[in-house]
Amino acid sequence: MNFQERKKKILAALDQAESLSVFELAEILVASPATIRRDLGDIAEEGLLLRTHGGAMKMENQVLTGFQEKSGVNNSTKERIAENAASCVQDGDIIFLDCGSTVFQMCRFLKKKSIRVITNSLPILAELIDVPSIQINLIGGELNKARKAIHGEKAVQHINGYHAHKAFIGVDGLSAENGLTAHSEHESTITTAFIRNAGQVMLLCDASKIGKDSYVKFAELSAIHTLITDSDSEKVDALRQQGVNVEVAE
Amino acid sequence: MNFQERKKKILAALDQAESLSVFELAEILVASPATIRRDLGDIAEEGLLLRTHGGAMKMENQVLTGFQEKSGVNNSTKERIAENAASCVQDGDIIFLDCGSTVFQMCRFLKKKSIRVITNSLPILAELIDVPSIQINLIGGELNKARKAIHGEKAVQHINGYHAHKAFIGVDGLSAENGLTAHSEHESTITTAFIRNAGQVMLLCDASKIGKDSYVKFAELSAIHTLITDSDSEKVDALRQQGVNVEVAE
DNA sequence: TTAATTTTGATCAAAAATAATCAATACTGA
DNA sequence: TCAGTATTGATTATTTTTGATCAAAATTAA
Repeated sequence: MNFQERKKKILAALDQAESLSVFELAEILVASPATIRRDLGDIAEEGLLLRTHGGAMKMENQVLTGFQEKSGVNNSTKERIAENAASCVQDGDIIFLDCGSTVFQMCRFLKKKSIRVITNSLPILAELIDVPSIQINLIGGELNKARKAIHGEKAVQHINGYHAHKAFIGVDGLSAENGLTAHSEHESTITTAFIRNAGQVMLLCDASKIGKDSYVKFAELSAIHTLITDSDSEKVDALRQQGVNVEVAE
Repeated sequence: MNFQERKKKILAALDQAESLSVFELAEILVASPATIRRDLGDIAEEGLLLRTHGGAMKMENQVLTGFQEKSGVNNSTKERIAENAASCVQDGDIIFLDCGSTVFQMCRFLKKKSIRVITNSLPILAELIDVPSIQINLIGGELNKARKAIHGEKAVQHINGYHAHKAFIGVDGLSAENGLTAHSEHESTITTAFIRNAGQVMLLCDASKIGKDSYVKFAELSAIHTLITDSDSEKVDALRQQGVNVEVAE
């Protein structure tokens, strides 16, 4: 087996295993540790993996992602919500994925599905680009570097050109009184466009945002088909009484 | 059997087998290893397969390599062309950047400029995302994972919504007889859209592609305002006589 | 901290693959 | 037809790759 073939296999193995030792790789590739070390050195130099003492780690596509770990607050909560949301997705679905850390977490659980994803989020793009069963449609428009997402009028037009079975969105605030609210105008216009063009709208929202309101009020509660959240409370109940279908993860 | 026939069979075999050794190919094509090596060398130079020690691999593994270092052909040549091209860009310009390795090299030389970039190339996006003085407009549409670029009808529509001062494009072939040619239909429609919507069209093209023709003929020589290349030759002269403004880098 | 263990990088020889050279053959165009 | 060119396969010298060995460096345990 030659270097290119090994390189391909090493990267594929790392993509699954997150991190592997030199010896594990040597066994997988049927090559000597010396060869694996040379390979890892070369591949690391290209910046495609992270060399560690004794092995290698998967290199997150740092340029485009960069945001997923910083949101590490209550990550396991977000993960549970995301997993629950992903379970609503079936093979053949066309889905909108909003930018936002909770929606991003869905990627992990979507990788085995055969779907089409329409998104304005670069981290989602980076995460799903190597999944053969997922076709990606990237929303075009102005790049918001801070949020690593596409925004603007052109992006809204782009979304209006499509209809998806389901939209998975996030918000900054959600309450029975004010419906869905966001920090920024830009993001809210995108989310509004998703809502308008999707058959079902799933709102991913951890408990900390429920009952709170943010700056821009952009959609009524009735726009949501299902709220996916992590814990029940009287605030959640207030939403239920307004006719929101609530799914509590775990 | 002649070279063209073998080339076709080699690519077909590789498409199925992912990777093959020189000896396997020699057996399939009933030719000597020496001939196969010569063939593989030529085909690899065209960028249609990846030469490995002992054989060749299907090109798609570029997906993993990130494409910019490619088969490292004449990288310094590309750099010189790119630097020359970048020197045509002024602060305040709005420019289209095509996907393709030579155009990609321009990024290095653009980082100090205050410009707006409209592109369908993800490597360019990744390279420029952290440059504060550059605003990026990403073209939306279907993601071509292999080329790490956006293609399709939606992308063309997106481009049609803008006008840029300059477009920097690449081709797979360029000749006085057949004008601009490309390997794939998808890419050529995007490039055509860039040409249509730009004030000036700069074609970045190293000498190896001049005088050669590829599969899809998509634009006349007259579409180009300036050809930026690395060395002069009688083939370049033939283009000059057709009225192409030629800039030779270095 | 020091001692024990692991990992690494360098070096080297064997094996494999390649590029270069050359003669034989096939093709080309006058 | 025939000279000139291009292509092919064989041979050989060179280069690349590989696995093994071992001292140095890094990590872990005490």
